[in-house]
Amino acid sequence: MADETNPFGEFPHRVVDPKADGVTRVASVNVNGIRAAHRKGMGEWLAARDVDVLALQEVRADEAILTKLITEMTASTGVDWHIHDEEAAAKGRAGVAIVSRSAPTEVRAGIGEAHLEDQGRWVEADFTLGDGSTLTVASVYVHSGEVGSIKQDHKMRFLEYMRHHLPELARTRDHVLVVGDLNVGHTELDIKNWKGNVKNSGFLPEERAFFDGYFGEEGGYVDVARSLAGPVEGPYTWWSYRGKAFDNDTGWRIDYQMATPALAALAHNATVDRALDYSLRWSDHAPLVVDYRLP
DNA sequence: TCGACGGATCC
DNA sequence: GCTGATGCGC
DNA sequence: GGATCCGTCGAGCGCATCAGC
Repeated sequence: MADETNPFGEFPHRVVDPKADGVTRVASVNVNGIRAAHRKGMGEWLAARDVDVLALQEVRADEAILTKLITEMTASTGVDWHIHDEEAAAKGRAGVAIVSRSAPTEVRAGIGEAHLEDQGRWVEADFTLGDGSTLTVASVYVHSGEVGSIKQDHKMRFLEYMRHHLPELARTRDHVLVVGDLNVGHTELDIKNWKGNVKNSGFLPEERAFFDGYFGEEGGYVDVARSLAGPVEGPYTWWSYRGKAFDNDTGWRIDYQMATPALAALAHNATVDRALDYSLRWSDHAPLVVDYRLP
């Protein structure tokens, strides 16, 4: 039944293929406050999903709280997970993290640019793969933005930063995976109600143009979920809490996994873990989960 | 931000 | 401590 | 006069802070 509206199926409604041997599973999710997400059932999802790398956005809690909740939610794995976050200067706002089974060799939090510091919007971690090559994973939370507000300027500056930082990353390591809530729908396939949002932040022509660049010749990245899903509507990853957006699947595909081409070629099984119904949601975003056959 | 609502427009 | 009101940002 | 488009007004959550008790 889910297949008409969501080619990736639904969680936990859909029977999910067990993870194959030698596969690395990467999940990106905006939790909209990890305390609330934990309270509403995130732990059950995490325990069932068998992820290897978990990229979080909108943690909205300090490192002590994050560590405590992640430790609790992963207790059944019997593994000491590695947790690295960037908190926002403003308490209870934004915040990104990378949670991984294996230890990163290096972690960089934040971005070294004026006006973009201490916002809890960027953390990246390097991993060494089995063949000795390096993989950098970034968990990113782009501003929501608001037309006519200073927040839109900050968003555009952040997108501009990505425009040159993404190619820089790709140039300096073997594989790069940038995931997160990018708060922009790239094409008309990515927003159910795109016509009503062409003048709103999230689907502005100037925002979408940046994504043309990220996924075009200059950027060189692959939109992994779009690549695997093909040219279909959605699959959406965010639905407004207001109205009947979730029930009607009036959503936006604003959460991405962007991979360098060689890495994207190893991706399969992209899934949006859309909750079965409104009451089972533990965030206004759904996790975007992709399996990679890493070397 | 969605969805309901008016009012304008264009075949 | 706890509750509810208010403000802010999605 | 049905379909479409364009303004308007109603709509939910999470967390911080503070007031009151």
